[in-house]
Amino acid sequence: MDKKNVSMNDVAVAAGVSLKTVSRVINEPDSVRESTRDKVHSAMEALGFRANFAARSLKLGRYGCIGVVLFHLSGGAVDMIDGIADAAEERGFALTMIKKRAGEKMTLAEAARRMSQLPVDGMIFNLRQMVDDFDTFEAPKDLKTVIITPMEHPTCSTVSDDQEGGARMACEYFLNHGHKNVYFVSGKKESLSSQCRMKGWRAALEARGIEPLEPLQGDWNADSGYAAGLVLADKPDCTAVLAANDCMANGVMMALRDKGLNVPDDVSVIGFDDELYKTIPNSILTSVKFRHRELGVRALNEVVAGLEAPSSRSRTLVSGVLVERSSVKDLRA
Amino acid sequence: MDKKNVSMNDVAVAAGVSLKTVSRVINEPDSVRESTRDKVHSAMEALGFRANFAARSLKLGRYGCIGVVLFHLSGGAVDMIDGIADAAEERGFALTMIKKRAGEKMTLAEAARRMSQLPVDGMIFNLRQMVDDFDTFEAPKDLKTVIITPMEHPTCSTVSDDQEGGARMACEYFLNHGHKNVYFVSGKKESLSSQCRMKGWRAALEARGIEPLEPLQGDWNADSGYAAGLVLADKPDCTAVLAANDCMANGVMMALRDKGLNVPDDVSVIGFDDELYKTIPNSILTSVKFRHRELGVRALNEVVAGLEAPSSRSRTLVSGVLVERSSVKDLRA
DNA sequence: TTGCGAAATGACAACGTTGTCATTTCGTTA
DNA sequence: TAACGAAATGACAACGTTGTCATTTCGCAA
Repeated sequence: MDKKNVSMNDVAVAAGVSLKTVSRVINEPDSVRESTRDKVHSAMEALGFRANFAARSLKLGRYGCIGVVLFHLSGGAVDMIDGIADAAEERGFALTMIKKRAGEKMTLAEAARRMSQLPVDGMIFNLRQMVDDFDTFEAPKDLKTVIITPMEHPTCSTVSDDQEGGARMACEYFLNHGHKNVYFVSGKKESLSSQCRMKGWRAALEARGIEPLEPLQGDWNADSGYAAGLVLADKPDCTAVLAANDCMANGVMMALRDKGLNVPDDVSVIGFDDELYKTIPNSILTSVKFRHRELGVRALNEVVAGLEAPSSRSRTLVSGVLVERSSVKDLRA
Repeated sequence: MDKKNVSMNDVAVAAGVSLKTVSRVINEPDSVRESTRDKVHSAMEALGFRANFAARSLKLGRYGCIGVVLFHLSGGAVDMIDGIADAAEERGFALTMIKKRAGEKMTLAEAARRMSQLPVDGMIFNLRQMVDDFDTFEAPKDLKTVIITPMEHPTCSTVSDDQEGGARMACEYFLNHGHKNVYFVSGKKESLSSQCRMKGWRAALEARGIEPLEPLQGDWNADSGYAAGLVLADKPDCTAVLAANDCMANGVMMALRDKGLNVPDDVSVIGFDDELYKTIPNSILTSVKFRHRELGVRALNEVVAGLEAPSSRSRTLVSGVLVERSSVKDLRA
């Protein structure tokens, strides 16, 4: 009664054929006569045979799995994982996942070493904060490695939202609508997204010879945006505010309203991520939206491409989109 | 120059010891003399040896991986995955993940078959909508299976938030504060969470002999909550609204405000998920919060436990918490 | 030095597949 | 019917580990 796992050999015996024929039924069905194939199939059915992953990969020298290392699990990460998983599914790969534990410190090298003991043909690192060995890290030569991060890496391929470009886009949108300068409310200091968005904001202004105003420090949540909004409401020169995410943008707007100012008539606001409409009815907030899903898809495709034809380092930027609503006033009229 | 992968045999030769000794250095270091161990370690270092997962698992008959099938990837899923991943990490397991593609229809049986060809010792299904073969599905006997779902399953262990209990809790909270009846705004029809929350709401009322009022249909987003709020604002008997999530609750509150009604003075509101504070400054919304992370942890632990000591079916409910703010008025005064 | 038990090491098979190459069977034509 | 080439099948080794059991080496006491 205590059956061990059913092997191809068991199936072969039951079907009255050789081991190799069973193997063929699985891998190259056309090369075996239909009658034989049927016998084998029934035997497999009857015994409940399922191919052994370990033996198969050992022989083939590959796993059909892509490793994913999550250094950080944030909101946008869901969509990214979704993209990775869908793209993997489509190309016949499964995902092998490990995650940095909260509090624990994990370097790229550690992650790579851990991964290389697992069933993976290539790997993706999701890295949204700086890590100690970023610049010195070298990926194992036999494991195509792609890093999802806004930073450029000396040897590995990277994929990223074009956060900087998105911020620039939003900023130029303000300027093109006649605003003379733009205030910026940042996210958490250690977040690379926040840093990049700030960089893009600054770059867009400087490109037009405008001296950027002192940025306000936020922490992604609405309350910090509200605090910033209270400060901004008192600045007579404040006509445009770029907040590093929609929650803070909403905080800013609420503060302005509470101070008797109207958006967009008195002050214009743009946020990031375009998610306010989920929470606020009839949301008017114009927002820069990134295609996180696409990000995941690109990362996975890059890994798989590197598997088939060992490729050199590449850098992929996925552009953002400005979702226009009515929170920006045109001052040129 | 074209080195193949380094095997334990290569290391053995380089270190001048036997294959088995290298194996021992890895698996039972104490059983080998220190001097030998050092030789082997240097050889491993020099050659860049990394143990072959396939061969190892083939021999051991286990993988050290838990499969995760994502049928649906929603907001709360991030935290749940986070919990699963952390718990896995802690117990020395990695995760193998596959995902139902959008549009594709996947049954439990298909998912199980797919998983059983992958490197997994057990598996977790994340199932938040009904699936065709739910009741008839039987898990492979050699693969401990846990389903994360509010439904009870005839043969598999399940883990779930106590959504029904959470809704009951919120409802009773209203009643205990002197409200005579409670309106309900539901989420998407096909969502099991929404169904369970509605069930709990109804149960709590009926338990007190109160005839539940006709529920309002929403779709999780704020706009649908707003629409519901407009309707509710016209009902003179409406003193308490339970919305199936915070976004809709916010929509309801905004509609009430736009109709000149005050929360909580005129109408009290409770939501679910406790996430409004991220988006709304100084949020006053009382909300039922579920511990999604804990959910993941429990699911993983259940699987691992079933690995070590094949256990029978179990049902785990993770209770919710009512996060009290000021959106509920006490009518008893 | 010799002998002894314990500790350390090694030789070899086995895990369940797939690749290589040899063998058998089939369908066709002479 | 015989002969032939193509199609179908089979025998066996190999992938890189770990378990079993035999062998060698070591430390210590006689």
